[in-house]
Amino acid sequence: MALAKAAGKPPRAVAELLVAGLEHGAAFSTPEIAGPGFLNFRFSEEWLADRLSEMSRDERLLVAPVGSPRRLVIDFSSPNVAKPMHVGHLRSTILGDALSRLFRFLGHEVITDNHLGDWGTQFGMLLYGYKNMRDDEAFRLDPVRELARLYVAVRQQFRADEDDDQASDPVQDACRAEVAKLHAGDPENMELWRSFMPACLEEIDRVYRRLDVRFDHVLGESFYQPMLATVAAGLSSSGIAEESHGAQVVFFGENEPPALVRKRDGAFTYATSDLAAIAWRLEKFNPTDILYVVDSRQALHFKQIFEVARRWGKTSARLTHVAFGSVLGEDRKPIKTRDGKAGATLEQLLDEAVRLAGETFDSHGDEDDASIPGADRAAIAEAVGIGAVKYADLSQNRVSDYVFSWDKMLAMDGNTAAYMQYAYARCRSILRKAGVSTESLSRSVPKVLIGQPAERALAIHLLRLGEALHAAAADFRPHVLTAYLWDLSKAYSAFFQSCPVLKAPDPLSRDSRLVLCDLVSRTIRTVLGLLGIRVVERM
RNA sequence: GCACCCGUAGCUCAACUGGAUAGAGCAUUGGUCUUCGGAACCAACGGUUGGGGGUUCGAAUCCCUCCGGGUGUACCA
Repeated sequence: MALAKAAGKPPRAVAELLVAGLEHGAAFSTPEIAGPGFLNFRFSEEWLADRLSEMSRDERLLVAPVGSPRRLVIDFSSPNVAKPMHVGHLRSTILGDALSRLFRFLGHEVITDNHLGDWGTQFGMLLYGYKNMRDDEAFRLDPVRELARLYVAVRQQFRADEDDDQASDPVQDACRAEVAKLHAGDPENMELWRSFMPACLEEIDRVYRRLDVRFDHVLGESFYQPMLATVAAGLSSSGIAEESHGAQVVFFGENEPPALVRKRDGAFTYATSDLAAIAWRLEKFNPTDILYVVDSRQALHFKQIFEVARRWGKTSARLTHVAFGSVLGEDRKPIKTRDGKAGATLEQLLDEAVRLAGETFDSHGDEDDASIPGADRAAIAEAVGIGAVKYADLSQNRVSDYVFSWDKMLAMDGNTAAYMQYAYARCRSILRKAGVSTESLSRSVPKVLIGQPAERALAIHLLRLGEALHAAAADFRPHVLTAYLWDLSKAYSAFFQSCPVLKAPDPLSRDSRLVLCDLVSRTIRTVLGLLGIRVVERM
């Protein structure tokens, strides 16, 4: 129909010409013209069967690595390490990790970098709190906990109305002064900063291990700090930045607010350190792309620094802000953690998810097999609980706000991780009982037969894996993958319902259906794996 | 004020970026049921895609304009 526009002919007439001129082999029957000019092809059973045999032998499930790999730096998670991680860090971490896995699988080169907030105002609060309110014994026993307490305690001493930016706040001023001293290289504050860091890093690492998230680099703001003066000087000497009201700023269009490179008090801003990071990454990695998996409230910031980078001549990589919506509470209001009363840390949240998954397992789980030891039960609860948290987030279009809901997240019905994991476990159970494995099947793949409609629907869906992966990667949208999984598992359920495998009418269709089960299980495991979610053999 | 994002079934969300009769899950109602794993399956109900104009073979999608929500907006990061 797009052709019709160019050719200036009615779509159906173009379709008829196409059909008449089309040579087709054994892959599909003569296409039918439908509706305003659609062409409907019908794959032949033989062709589908051949593709599935091929897929069965292929470790990559017929998804070829891309011909021209890109090199992507993916900047995600980036928590402020001065306080424990909370739900707000979840989306960036989970989305960024899933995108990293996806691009790697497609054959791209991926460099993950966690741009920690380890040099900002919040450290001023820790320094101030440590100097004025610390509990030495508590700090010795559990430095992370004590630092977290200090953060909240300092925060509570700030004036209530932060909208009133005219009035100066003595505590806030003191915190700023501590940061300024740190940035100026004050020995005492530098030493304290160094002593805080190991505990802060250990704290976030524990969460990353549990989430199964890894970074190639962890280069926080402090890493770029020595480069900032040079960056700022360069921007001024090239005329990109100018002085205004005592600060160094970059101006944009009439209606656009300026970007601050250097504040009136001489301190640099995060725009400066982000620019330093761009320059450094271009030089160090020479990437084709830099992705910033950061929530949409930063949209203006990224628009500005991307524009500055362009003027600055840093144009060798495509810079993309992969934005996502805020995490909202069940009251549909943003979850606030600044006041410290938000309570749940990310770790407590994960504990709760795992606990609830364990409860469900105990009441619904594989009871005819009481031989599953406690350690395995714990591992299952962990995989299902963490998977539920990740999947709930990833299955939603990233641009919309995300309503955090225990009920939705841990529901074991519908489009959830547990449902996929369950479909996987069912496949595996059948294969186990049949005494076959992926290895034995792919050594000599039994002939695949596509007789039943449910088999046909399942076959077609399996063969669309590559399409789903590329669609998800093209727009950085993992929810395309969850949608694919959901459709696949529904097709599998229909197949499972109408096509007995172990009790198949004859050995040939039994073997064929075992191949389908194996392919479904491998596809689910692969795609869940790309989302950072584990499968379990039983649940 | 200005800028960006969003508005789709009662609720939470999709719709392959302009294609066929706008689809799923919850919820509700009815059914399947001696489980190759019931954490299952099948079906029904539910819509003027916020309103109104426009562009064309064709619009949830693109343009204009209202209405309603969210976010950001010079010294936090």
